Amino acid sequence: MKDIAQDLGVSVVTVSKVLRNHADISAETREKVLKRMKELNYQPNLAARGLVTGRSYILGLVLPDLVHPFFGQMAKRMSSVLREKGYHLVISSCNEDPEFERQEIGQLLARRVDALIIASSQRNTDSLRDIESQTPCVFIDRSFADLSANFVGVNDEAVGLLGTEHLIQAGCKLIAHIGGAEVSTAQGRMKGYEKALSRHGLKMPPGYIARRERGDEASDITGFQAMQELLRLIPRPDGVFCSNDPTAMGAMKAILDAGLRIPEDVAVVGCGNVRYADFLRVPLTSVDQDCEGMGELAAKMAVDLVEAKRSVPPRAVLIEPKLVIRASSRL
Amino acid sequence: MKDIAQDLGVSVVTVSKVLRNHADISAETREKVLKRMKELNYQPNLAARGLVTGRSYILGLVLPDLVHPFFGQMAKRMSSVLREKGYHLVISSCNEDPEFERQEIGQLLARRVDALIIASSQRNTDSLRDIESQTPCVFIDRSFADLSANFVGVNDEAVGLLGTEHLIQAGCKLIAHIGGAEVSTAQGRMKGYEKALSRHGLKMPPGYIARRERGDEASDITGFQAMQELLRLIPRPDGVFCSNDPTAMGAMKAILDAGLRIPEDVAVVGCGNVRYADFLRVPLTSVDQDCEGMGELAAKMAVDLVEAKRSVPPRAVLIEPKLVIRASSRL
DNA sequence: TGCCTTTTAAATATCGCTAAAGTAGAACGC
DNA sequence: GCGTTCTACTTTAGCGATATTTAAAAGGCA
Repeated sequence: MKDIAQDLGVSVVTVSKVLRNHADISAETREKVLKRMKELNYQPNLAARGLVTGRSYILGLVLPDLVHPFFGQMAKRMSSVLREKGYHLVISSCNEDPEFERQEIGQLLARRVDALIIASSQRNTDSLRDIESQTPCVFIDRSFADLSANFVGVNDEAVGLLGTEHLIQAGCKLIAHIGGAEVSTAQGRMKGYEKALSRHGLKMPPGYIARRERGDEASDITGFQAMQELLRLIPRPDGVFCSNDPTAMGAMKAILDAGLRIPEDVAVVGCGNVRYADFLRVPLTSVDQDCEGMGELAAKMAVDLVEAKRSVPPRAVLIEPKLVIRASSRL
Repeated sequence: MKDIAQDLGVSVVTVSKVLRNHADISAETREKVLKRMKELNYQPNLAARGLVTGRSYILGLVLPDLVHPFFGQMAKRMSSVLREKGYHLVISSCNEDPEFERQEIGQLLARRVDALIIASSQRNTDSLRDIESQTPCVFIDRSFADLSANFVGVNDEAVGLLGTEHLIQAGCKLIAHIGGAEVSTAQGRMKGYEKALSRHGLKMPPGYIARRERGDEASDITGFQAMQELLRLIPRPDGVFCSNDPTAMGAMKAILDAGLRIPEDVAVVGCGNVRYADFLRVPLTSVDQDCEGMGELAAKMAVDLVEAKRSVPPRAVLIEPKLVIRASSRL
């Protein structure tokens, strides 16, 4: 920038103003400067700009697992929404590890990201409480009852209800459930599952609910193991509602490996309606949460927070889930 | 930082030195400063530091598609390798669009990332040529013959050879090929495919090679459509080698939808050995490229470049592919 | 004691950019 | 012809850190 200014005999500020389309520059000067910029292939240093404006145009995205297609799709959509608005995304994939996540959030704050978008693996809100005082923040997917914060997610109880009622309507009598880690989504879906059962006067004997406290394995492996155990139950379940798609994928593998048929012997329903759900062993019935829509909403909300003049009261947006029926439950 | 200095009656520089474990600070002063830092929950502004040191500790990762699990897995591993070394990753998912990719690379350069890691969708190297003069750069997965640059990838011809020979050994006589976009990986794999055929004295009639110039659809959809066309050929192919796993997933769907059996009627082999390959319609035989290993290597190479004192001559690392046989080709 | 080295800390000068205030000179109003 | 308003810049003062230079105090040694 200094070079350009010197070459043209104008001040650095004039160049800076051209860069930012300030009004008080003559067309002539503007031309000259733009021309020279192009010649030198000049690109402003955004870090320096950020230092003085206090805006980095970077948002931090904190995820439990980037390889989980649900989050992958969400991240992708977010990043394209943000790009249009001049923002970039720094993504942290935290392996469902709360301690790790805390560290990563700290790092992102040190980088002075303009906002954070977090799908948190925390068990409690202790470490999340003071983020908002430092940086605008949108929570996604996983919510915390005792945290009044911006949130974009899905009505998890409705998800559980929808998936389980579908299995009931499909004629299943003994419906098992494979839940996820100890997070709001898994809890809400289990609640929905239980509600659906009791609504229809069904009561499962104990042992039909498998909940893995998160191991380090990804949820597909978890689901595989959990289903193997469920299949040993007598009487054997004839349907299983899984709190996410990778879990359901693992469960399907266990069922087929045991020589059983889907859906004739065991019907399967997942959650997330992940891309590729249609390409699985048996195309998977899944409760769709519109992960891309969620990503878009969260990204927009985050930008709004950043660009808002005054502080905005927290909003929670819940997307209504939809059932996508495929072969895994079509009896 | 200023606050801490003032509170303690020392200079800002002293505080800065404590932060960076400089030697010329007395134990006493160091203690005091550290204590106060903790009290104030102080975090250095990495952007400001970057401005003066010229290092952002951010690397840019440019991908064709983050949802493609191959790249997702790679990105995840990279980001965990980099985290250990204090770097973060800004990820751009460019939808296989060369123009888009160019813009994104420009943006990342403007952010003064310390290095770029690029799986490029460019058709030629015009726009890539001058990146290296600005910023260290590692290309991954897709290489360019006329660009002498750092590269981490796989021997694509070997990939094609391995996959196709396997189909031949499995007894397939009419082996079709579904290629990807016009990138080095697809080209190399096709070359391997052709080599394998000619080695065994096989010659396919025309029409057995389907190549989609990239549409905007993801490769699973592309693969589905391509396979539908291949199935109309007479005689019908009894094996298909796909240049990546999502394509193979789409192809399998087309085959099954047509009422045919895998592998009895048509055997399928993909490339990438993507996670979840084992959970598909028919577990997919795939040529493994160790995408996580690639990610790790590329990340380390990038850090080495950044931290190297002098300029390093470009290195190319090729990973040897391995075949993972599953049901889709087990005759 | 005096001179030199070492240790510890302070001062100064940037890094690349922008916000805010200041300043010529032209144009306008009456 | 004098104040007033505009226009098109320039000047000055940071943003929050670090690199480099300089200085004061302490210790070593003849």
